[in-house]
Amino acid sequence: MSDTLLANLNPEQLAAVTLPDQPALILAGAGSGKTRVLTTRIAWLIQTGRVSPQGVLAVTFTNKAAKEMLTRLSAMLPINVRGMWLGTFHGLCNRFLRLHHRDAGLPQTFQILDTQDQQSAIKRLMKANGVDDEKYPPKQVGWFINNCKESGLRPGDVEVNDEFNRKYVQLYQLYQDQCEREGVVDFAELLLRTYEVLLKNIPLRTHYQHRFSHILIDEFQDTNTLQYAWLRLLAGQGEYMSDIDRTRAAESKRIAVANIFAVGDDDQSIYAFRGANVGNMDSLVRDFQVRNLIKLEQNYRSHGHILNSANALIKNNAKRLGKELWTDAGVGEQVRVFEAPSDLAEAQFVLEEVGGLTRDGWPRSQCAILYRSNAQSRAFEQGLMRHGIPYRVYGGLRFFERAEIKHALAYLRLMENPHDDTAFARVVNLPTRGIGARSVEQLQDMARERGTSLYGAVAFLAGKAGTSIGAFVKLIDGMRFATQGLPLHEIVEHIIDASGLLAMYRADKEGEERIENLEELVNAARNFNAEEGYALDAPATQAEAENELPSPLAAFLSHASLEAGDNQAQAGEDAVQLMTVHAAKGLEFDAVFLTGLEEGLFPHENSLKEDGGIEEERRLMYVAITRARKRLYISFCASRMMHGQTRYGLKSRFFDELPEEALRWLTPKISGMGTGFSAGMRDAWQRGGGKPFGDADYGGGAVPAFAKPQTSHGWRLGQGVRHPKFGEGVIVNLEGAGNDARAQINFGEAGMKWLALSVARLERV
DNA sequence: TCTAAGTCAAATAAT
DNA sequence: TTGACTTAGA
Repeated sequence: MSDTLLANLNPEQLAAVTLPDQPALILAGAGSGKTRVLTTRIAWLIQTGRVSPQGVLAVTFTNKAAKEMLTRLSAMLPINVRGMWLGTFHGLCNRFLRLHHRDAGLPQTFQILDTQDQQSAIKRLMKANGVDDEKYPPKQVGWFINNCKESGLRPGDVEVNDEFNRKYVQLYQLYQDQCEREGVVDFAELLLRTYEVLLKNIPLRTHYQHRFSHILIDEFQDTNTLQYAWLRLLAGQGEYMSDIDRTRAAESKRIAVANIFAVGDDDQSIYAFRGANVGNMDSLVRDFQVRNLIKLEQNYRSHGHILNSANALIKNNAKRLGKELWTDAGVGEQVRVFEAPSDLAEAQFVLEEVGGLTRDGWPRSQCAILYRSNAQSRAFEQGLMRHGIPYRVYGGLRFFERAEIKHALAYLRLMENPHDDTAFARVVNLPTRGIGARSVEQLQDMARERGTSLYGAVAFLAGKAGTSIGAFVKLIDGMRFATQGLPLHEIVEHIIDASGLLAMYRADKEGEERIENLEELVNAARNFNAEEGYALDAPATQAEAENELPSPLAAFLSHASLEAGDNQAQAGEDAVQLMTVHAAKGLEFDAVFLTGLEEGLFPHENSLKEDGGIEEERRLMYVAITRARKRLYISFCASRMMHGQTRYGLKSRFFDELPEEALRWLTPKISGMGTGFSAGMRDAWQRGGGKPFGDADYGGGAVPAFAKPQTSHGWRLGQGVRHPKFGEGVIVNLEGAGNDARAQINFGEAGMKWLALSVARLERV
């Protein structure tokens, strides 16, 4: 049995899977079989009796990854994997807090705020306390709070050095009080609260430390400070112990030191912007004295030219653990590089190539169009739509984030916990029942005065506002009474109707889709297995033994918060895949179109200001390149519609970092940082007279028309120039006339400059 | 209280 | 350009 499990692993993979019980870090390059190693490791540990399923803690970042591992595991092992502690950080913490809610000081029915909910809670709080939201933007406040929590800091722990800071900390405190009062937790709180319980509650901590003898983590490079501290604590390496204590404790077996098995790739760390700390990889090696550092460098995905491009690019990053992918698949095709005169022309090019690939028998689902920012998808979507090519866009609104779904969920949340003010405020006047901003304000004042929730404050309201809001409370209470004891999907069905949501969308001529989504919510409730994730083969703690499980409705609501669901599923059809590079991480396609490779877009201009920003952009580019199996296209545009304006860009600096022999230019290659627009093309472009999109000839002739006012000084937008000091650039803006005329020029790496045309020694190129 | 017109800003994102 | 949010007027 063990033979089949380990068959077809390469030597490094085999070494990783069968490592003895010691801390290990696996540096797994893109396409090197990372998930396979992780799941096979778990299966092998269990199969060889080194650990029981109960003793394994396996953590991932996304639900998708967790599901994938569960699926693979159940195929490898003849056991029920449901009860295993395998899941996302947040999912596992949710499970922990439900089981130990008393130790955590939470109501058993605590609700989870997603990002939207958190924002509205902050806004509500700021309004109630009369805080200027211009000076303290709610987004910034939320960002501050999450950052604090992710660094393990409570309001009292934050260092205050100025007035501004003081206000933020004060808001953090108010927000935290509000959450406590309402019995809600945000995402970061799930982790921090779990961490604190484990830190303070020694019996509980000891129990879990003994229980989890093997801890495995996927995408370790994406862990943040708190997540790492959490892992360290569970692994029995908490910072609360001195080295001596730890050794002594381990020797006396009072504290178990778990075998940590982390899999990651520093070159694919692309989430620093949301708190991920690649430095955790070094810390892990140090803190756990990792002697087993295994590199998985054989790539089973991409052909040679593609892989060489990725390797050459990432070599430009200074801080790396060092790793070079190789393949025995042969060099394959060169990377195709294409310059388009405009974003629409770029879309047209991609469309025609996809058409060609499809005719040659490539499945559409194996063609991916990748871009740096979501806004870029529009041009492609319009083109695909026009040509009737099926496509699927990832990102954007997901099922449980849709307004109508959030409304229905708010009613459901009020069933579980009427003191959830976020939910209350969301639907108190939805559908409209004559309770406007004024009345809600009054209610909020009252709630603050009496120190109760909005729901609790209703009893104190007098006058007209009192009666209409009183009716709302009666409605909520009535719905709770009516749904008592009903199966989950019937509860959902009932509240959708009784709340008036259904009637509201029926009356709306564009409400049809929303009604369908609400019906889908009923289906989701019907198919929801409430025990999932809580079913334990053998209860290991007292709480587990008491089987104190949340109600199906509470479980369903957590599920809705923790797993926002898929987005628009035009599933079933063979469709072209569109997504950002971030969203593409972990996926692979036969053909990849990597688009919008322009300075300012990729690398993104905002990244230039950030510490290590360029290196992160480069890793992002590395991730993008390594998504491709057989064919890779990289394209850029001379002009692009952005924010309603035409902008002129330069090709990305990353082109200079790719090996020439791996590239095949489909349009004439240009040297330096010029736009590469040939004179003839530029003139054609200048003449305008563009045809409507769809007839565009991307080869260089007609391109969409742009407004090109004739200027007295003879310079024009998009003109390529050379400056003695700054090198080559492109005019992106013109101002003034005569001697005062100035031009804004994008010199690429030398930056964006405003130059007086009468003074600057500019040459046309 | 509700609706329509006006203003402003704009990256990446899982849980 | 699009979307989120504000404000003026019915």
